[in-house]
Amino acid sequence: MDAHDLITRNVEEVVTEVEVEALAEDPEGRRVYVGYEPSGVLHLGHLLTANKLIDLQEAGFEVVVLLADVHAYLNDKGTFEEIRETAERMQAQFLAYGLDEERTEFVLGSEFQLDEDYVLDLQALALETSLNRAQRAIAELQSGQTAKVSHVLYPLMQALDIEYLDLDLAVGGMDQRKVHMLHREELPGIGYEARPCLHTPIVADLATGVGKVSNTGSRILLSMEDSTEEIEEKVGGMYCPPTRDPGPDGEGNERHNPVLQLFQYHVFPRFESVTVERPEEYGGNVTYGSYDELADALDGGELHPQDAKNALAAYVDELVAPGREKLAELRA
RNA sequence: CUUUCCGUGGUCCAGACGGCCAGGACACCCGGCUGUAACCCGGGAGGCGCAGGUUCGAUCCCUGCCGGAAAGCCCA
Repeated sequence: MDAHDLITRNVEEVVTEVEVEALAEDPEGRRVYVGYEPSGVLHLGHLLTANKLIDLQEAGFEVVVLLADVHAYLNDKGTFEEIRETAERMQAQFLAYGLDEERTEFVLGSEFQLDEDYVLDLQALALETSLNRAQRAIAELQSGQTAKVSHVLYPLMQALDIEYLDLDLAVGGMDQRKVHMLHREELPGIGYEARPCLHTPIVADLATGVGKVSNTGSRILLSMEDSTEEIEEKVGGMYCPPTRDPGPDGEGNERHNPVLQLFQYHVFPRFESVTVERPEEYGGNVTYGSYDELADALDGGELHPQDAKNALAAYVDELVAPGREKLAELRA
C-alpha cells in the first residue's frame, strides 16, 4: 500500500485532497495530531482515530497526541489534578494499543496553552470569530444545558492548537469537522496558515445501528477495560441484521451494521485476514482476506451474524488485551 | 444584588379538590420468539430538590434554603 492509500484508507473526508496528496509525496517527518480529552479508559471510539495514527506512523509521520487537559477542564471534567492523572493512564493505554513509542509525542495541553503568546493569540481569535460561529463548532453540549463561555473557548483553542503544535495535518472524527473548518477559516485571519485535515467516520450505535443521531451514550460501549467475557457478551448484544445495508428504523433514522463497521475500521486494518471459527454443522471455519469478502459473505447469507459476532469478539479481545493488562498493572 | 419563571423514576413530560397504589413515553433489567441482534409478546426495578409551617392528612398551600433559566440601562 503506498503512502497516499495508507493515509486516506478508511477516512470519510479529506480536506483537501490536493493538500493531502502533497503531503503524501514526502510524508517522512511530517507532524500529525489528534487531540483527546483525557479519559480514564479508552474505548473503541478513541481507537478508531488511533488506528489512523498508526497508519500515518507507518507512512512516516511523526505523531503528536494532545492530552487536552485544559479542554477537559473547560468542559467541566474535574480538577486539573484528576484530569492529569487520567491523562497519564490514557497515554499508557495508547502505547499498549500499538502506537510506536519512539515516534509518538504526548503533549499535555497546559504545557503550552497557558503561555502568553498562546493566550494573546486566543484573544485575537476570539476577536475574529463570531459567537454564533464558535457555538456551532462546539462538539458536545448536553441538550438541556445552556452554553457557557468555556464552551465557546473550547473550539477556538482547538483551532489554535494546530498552529502551536507545529503540525502538518490534523486528524479527528467527523464530529470534529466543524472545529477543523473553523480552524481553516479563522486561522488565516490572525496570520497563520490553515492545515489539511482528515476525518474518520463515526461508527454507528453498537446496540441499534443508528448513526449520527442519538449521541446520548450508547448502551453498548466496548472499552479497554472489558474482560474477554464482557466483550463476548457486549458483542453478542450488538445490532446485526444479515445485511450490509440495513434500512432505516421506524423513525426513519439511517442505520448501519455496526458489526461490519467494527470489522472494517478496527479489525481488518490490524490483521492480515480474519478467520471465523464455526462448528461443522454450520459449514466449518472460513477465512476472509479482506473486509469486502467478509461483508459480502454476510450479505449473501454464507456467513451467519452469530458466527460473525463470535469472530468479532475474539479479534476485539485481542486488540484490547494489551491495554487491559496495562490498566490492571496501573491499578495494582 | 433585585424581580419573574422553573425543580416529579436515567431522560422527556403528565398529574389532582390537599386524601383514592403519583401515570405515560423512551431508556434499562429478566423471560419468550428468532442459530445473533432488531421487531413483536410477557414480566420487572426505579421518582415528587432540602428544611420547616398550616392541616386530621401536603408532591400539591405558605416561608426559608439549595439548584437551573430569563430579565435589569435607554424608549417609559
